[in-house]
Amino acid sequence: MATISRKQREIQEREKQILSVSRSILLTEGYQGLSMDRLATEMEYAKGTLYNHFPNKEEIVVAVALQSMELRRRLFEFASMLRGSSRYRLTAIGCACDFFAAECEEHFAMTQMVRNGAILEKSSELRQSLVRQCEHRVMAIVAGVVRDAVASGDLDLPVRLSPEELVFGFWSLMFGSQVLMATSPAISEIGVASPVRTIHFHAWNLMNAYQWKPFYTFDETQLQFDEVRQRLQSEVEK
Amino acid sequence: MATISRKQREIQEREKQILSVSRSILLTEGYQGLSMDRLATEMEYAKGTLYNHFPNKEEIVVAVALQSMELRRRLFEFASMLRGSSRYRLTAIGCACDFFAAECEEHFAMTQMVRNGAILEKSSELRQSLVRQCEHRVMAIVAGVVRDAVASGDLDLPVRLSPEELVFGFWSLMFGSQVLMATSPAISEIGVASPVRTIHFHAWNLMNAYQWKPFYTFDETQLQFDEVRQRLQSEVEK
Amino acid sequence: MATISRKQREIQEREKQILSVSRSILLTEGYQGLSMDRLATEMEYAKGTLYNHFPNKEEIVVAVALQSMELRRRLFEFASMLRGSSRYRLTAIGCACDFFAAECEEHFAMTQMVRNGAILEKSSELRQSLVRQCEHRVMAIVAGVVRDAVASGDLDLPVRLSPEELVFGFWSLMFGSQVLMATSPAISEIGVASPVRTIHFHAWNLMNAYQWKPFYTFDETQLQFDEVRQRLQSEVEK
Amino acid sequence: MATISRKQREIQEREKQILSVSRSILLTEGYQGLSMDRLATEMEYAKGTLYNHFPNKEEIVVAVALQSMELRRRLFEFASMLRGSSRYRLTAIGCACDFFAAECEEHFAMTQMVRNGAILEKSSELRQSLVRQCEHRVMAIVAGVVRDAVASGDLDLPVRLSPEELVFGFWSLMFGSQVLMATSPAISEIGVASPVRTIHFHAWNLMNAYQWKPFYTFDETQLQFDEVRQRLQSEVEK
DNA sequence: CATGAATGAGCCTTCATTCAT
DNA sequence: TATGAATGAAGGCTCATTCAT
Repeated sequence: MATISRKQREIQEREKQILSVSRSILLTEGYQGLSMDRLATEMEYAKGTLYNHFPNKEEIVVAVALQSMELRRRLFEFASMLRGSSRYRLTAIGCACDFFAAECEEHFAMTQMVRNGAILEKSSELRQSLVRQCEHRVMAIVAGVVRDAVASGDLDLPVRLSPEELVFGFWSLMFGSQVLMATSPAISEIGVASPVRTIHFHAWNLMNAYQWKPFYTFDETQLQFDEVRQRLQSEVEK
Repeated sequence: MATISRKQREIQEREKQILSVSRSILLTEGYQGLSMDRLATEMEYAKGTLYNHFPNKEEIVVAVALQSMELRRRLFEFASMLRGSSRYRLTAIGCACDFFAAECEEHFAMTQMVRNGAILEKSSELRQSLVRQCEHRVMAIVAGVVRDAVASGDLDLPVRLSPEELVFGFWSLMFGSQVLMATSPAISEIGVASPVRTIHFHAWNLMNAYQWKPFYTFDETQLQFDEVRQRLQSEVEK
Repeated sequence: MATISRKQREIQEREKQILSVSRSILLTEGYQGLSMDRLATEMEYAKGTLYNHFPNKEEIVVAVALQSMELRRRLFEFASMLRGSSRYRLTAIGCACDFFAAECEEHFAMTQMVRNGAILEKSSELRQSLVRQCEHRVMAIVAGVVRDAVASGDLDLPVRLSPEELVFGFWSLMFGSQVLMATSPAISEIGVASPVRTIHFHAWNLMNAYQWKPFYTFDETQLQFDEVRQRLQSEVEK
Repeated sequence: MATISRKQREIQEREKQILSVSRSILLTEGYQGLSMDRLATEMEYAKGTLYNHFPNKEEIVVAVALQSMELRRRLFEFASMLRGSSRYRLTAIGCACDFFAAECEEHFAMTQMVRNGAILEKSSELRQSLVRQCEHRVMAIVAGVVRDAVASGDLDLPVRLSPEELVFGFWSLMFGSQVLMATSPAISEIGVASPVRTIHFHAWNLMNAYQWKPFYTFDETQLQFDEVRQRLQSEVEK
């Protein structure tokens, strides 16, 4: 029994190793930069060994991305469960969203990789459904906070705007800014000095537009961000 | 001299041809689908000839993308110069933004291609700076509308929010939603029935949050969208 | 002792199993389709276990082929022992030959596999000699009928034509036609409507050429074929 | 013009080279023994160069086989056009058939390779149809001789036996014996001292069975063989 | 004796780029 | 200047066999 579990542990260990080396290659060189040859060389394992663990390259890439998506989900979950008003909690999630893109840059880059359909489709059905599930859960977490806000009377949703549709707005705003920051190095040249703060400000205004209660000044919100950021840091280090 | 200019015209003609054939391949088969071999075959020119025009594959790709970026700039410029209030004109630009992503899908896909650093970096400095310039100009167009709004008293910008930073918010919102729509097929499953309309609604609310005058109801704004869309259609067909 | 023999029985049982699974793979997917990996998976045994039974892949293939060769030998033996004139018995063997190629198609395909020197040579000396032995026995069976014919005065062998050499002719005729039918789909296009019947007719003429007695008309011979075929069917189902 | 044709000649030269090296590998190591890697190494050309000439490995194999099939067709044609009676000419073709298998052993082995459907199917449609055409023409050549025999009154075909069906018999006999000789090294052990002569004898008897005129003794036929063989030798050396 | 992870040579194929003509 | 054959590194993947447990 002990023997079996040791072996299994070794295997898991090796898979983690594969994913970890793959991640570092993917980050520095992108999808095209990862080749099974190189991975094998860098790991000092035979190519065939890799294929004993993963049926093809895409499976590895998606597995790496899934780890990152899971981290994001954990951060969102953590933020959504902090004590405080619903608005505070959504702000916290926004903070988690930014934290993930800024402090876990590599992880953010990985989650972007599975947005490439060509890659995702070549991975196993199982892995694909895990990706979908993870997205759904994240959406559920955020929509849950909105539902709480409505239930507690903090928020009056406009007619015909579902919680998910509200979330979609904030999601687009945050996500859009993050992609732009990652891919348009011209942004600061263009006159946007502090893009992250700017987006926070827009998000705060959007919450105001929906009259989400309780009202906090933007300065208060900034302090909330600072506080949450620290908590996320320790959560991520767990 | 006449001979030279004829030759030059021929060369330009051929470059256009190369870009046009490249575009159609890139659209149907993506970046990986474009090979110099295939391009040469489809053009009925020799591969070496292509290299007389473009130093490498990426240069071609970026050149194609630039055409698409130029189209977007033209649409934005057109929208920004329509007659109407500053709010109307920003709304029109939002419409152009959506129009470009939805009706000029292929062009939108091309602009996304240069967001891949690996591709952009392999192209010439010249082409890279053209990409940056084009982004700058687009930003300048939109920021110009904001400046008009401020100048005319339609808009009171919050302290420390530059016109460009305001634009960055709307840009993120629109762009984020477009990327999500293109890469997260889960969005409709997740409960967002009409993502485009939803984002318009959020943008409208954001304008309200900044008390951008004159105030229009959302229904009025929708009508404005319909009208602008038709004009864009004819502009694009020019 | 009892323990040992039980073990031995188990081992034999497993070998049969290996051969049976291998055969079904070989038949549907050919030699290239059989991989030790797949075999192990389909058998739910470890690859290493297979190697405890057979030293390499080719050994398995040849072992499977040997089973098929044994079946052919059984059919030939059966046909050679039917009651009737020597000519009737040779005709019966011809029928068995066809029956094997047509009704035991898969087995015929297997016997063809060991005609590939590259495969046979990689198998053990033992197995190779078994293959040769089996061929010898088949030849002996047929030559025996010829010897009977000579002994009984049904046949006057031409000078310098040994019984084996006579057999070689009929063997070539039958075998050649079977290979052609299996590999030259052009045969029917080419104007040979019923190749099997045609070859029977040639074989019948060849017997006539040697004045093998008693003389039967071709129609009689055809009836003999029909009769023998049925007996073979029941023999094979044993 | 001269330049173009020189280049084209060089290309043709190289293709011939590829085929020639491929042939020698195929002969010694079989289909599996030919790898593009090895071919490239042995030719001292880059692998990519091979693919500029042939789209895949199978195309090369089939091209090599086609050369051999063409040679056979030439030999058959030559034999069929010799001066003499129809029976003499069929005998000559039989001689060509044997000559091809015995003296052009390598070519015979190559023609066997395209009997493997798996290989043929992967080659281009063009090449496949060339293979079929070549088979048809060979059949037409032989059937032509039979038709001549019938027309000239040398041969009375049995009812319902078409010229092609007659040919099919001789073809099976010759082909079967050749395959057996090539793949059953046991044949001499089995008691067939001179298989080629034996098959000639059977073929001669089969002609007698059909009362193909003029009648020659087997000794006369043997002399005919000797004579034709020499002519073929010089034909092949052309 | 059974296991199955590791091996690693080998396979066929692609393609951006070069350069002699 | 146009050509296109040659290049050769790289790519993803397979699979018979071994051997430590």
